[in-house]
Amino acid sequence: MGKCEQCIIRQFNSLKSLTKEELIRISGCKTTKTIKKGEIIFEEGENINGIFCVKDGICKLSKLSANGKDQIVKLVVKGDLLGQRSLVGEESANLSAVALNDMEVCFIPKHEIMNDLQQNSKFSFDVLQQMAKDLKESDDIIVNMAQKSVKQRLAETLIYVYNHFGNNDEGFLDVILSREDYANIVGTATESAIRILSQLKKEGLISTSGKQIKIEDLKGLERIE
Amino acid sequence: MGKCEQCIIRQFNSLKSLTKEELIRISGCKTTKTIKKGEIIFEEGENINGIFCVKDGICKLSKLSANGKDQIVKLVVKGDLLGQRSLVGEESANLSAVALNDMEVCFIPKHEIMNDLQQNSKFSFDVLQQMAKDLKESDDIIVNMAQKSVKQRLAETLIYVYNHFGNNDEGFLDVILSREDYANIVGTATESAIRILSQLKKEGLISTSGKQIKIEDLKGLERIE
DNA sequence: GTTAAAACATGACAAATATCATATATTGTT
DNA sequence: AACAATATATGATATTTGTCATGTTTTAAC
Repeated sequence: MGKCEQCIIRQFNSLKSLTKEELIRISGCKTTKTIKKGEIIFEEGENINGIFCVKDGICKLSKLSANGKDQIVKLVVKGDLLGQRSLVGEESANLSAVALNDMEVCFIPKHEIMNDLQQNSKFSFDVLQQMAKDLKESDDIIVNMAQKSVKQRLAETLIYVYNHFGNNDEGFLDVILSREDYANIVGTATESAIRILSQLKKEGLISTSGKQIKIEDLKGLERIE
Repeated sequence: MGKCEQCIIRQFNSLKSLTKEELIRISGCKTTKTIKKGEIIFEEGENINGIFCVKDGICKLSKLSANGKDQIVKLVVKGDLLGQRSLVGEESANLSAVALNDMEVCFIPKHEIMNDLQQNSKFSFDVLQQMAKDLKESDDIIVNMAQKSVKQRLAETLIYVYNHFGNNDEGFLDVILSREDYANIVGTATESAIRILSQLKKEGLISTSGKQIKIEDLKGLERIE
């Protein structure tokens, strides 16, 4: 099993602020898991009792609403931590995490990391900065949800996916989300998301092949009002 | 001018985790401001260079969207801190803060509090916990925005105001928001907010007198679907 | 390769919400 | 008290989005 102090992933998240001794201790107690596409990492309400460090793959953080629809709040990628909020708030998960493709994650139990969080102020401040960033993003999403049309939000989601995950060899977005996932990010009905994607196709802004989507005119997508 | 180490307000926020020495130092450099209803405390994009401790009054945190509408993201009340996120993220304000009634706030300059944040891990962890709470609330708002009707959201906002600020002598909500403010919290057109309030009145769930609103049937409001 | 299940697509219609117009009420100012 | 400015109220209508029905394509399992 890999060692945290040699793991390159930690450079991308707050774990980089841990001391070598802390990393070695954590390395000794972490467990590495392989998670298949579609599998649940944790569900809302669950006590996760630790944090996950995403070594590879992507997952969605979502919450089930009263009407039975899932709302995706955030996409978590390689290098991100998962579960910090619940850890800090000392409460059960507010969101569910489901793998969007095959993943590899390391799980660090709460009792091993909690002390570091309370005593290593560099680490704690780093987690704080990440959380501040997440909070800003969430606040911005609130504004978008409230003030932009479904079409605008969907276009922005495509741009977001393009900017964060890029293209594969054939020019298609490298992360494959179902139409339902897009609908659940944007906060609309699946049929509406499909309809708008068809519309964007007709307008020549994107093209598709099965579930795959290719951005044909980024500027055009950005211009949608 | 009051002294932080004797100020009762700090018991309600993260400042309670500062040491006596830190408090005395901060007390010496803070400035106390009186802000009238409707006045701007800071605007999005502004460098606030410190945090505000709200001693009295209430303000709204909002963001202007492209279509010219303000979206209210959070109400900040007596005892809360203001500006932590920008401080931690070391960036300009993402939201504007406008007083909803007369306020009294203390301003603590960045350079005086930043060291404490980076070195006093108890304080830093306390701020982290507050930010985790804010993040959870923002995520929950995203889900509500995406999945609930305007009527539900408005009803929930009324319940929120009732639970957090209570009633005055005559049984009206103690915080007076304009119909436009309600619309900007819920993320709808002002006319729609007004229309729904009228509807709630007809249904006997609330009553009004000018801008004042009285909750007549809390259970009924909670039951709206 | 066949086949069943799941996902995608689209039309028709219904419901929710926004916009525009206009009237009334409230509030603050002189 | 009179006035202007602002906020509230409501009707008529347009637009957006959701829902239901149904057909097609894609995917995954055998």
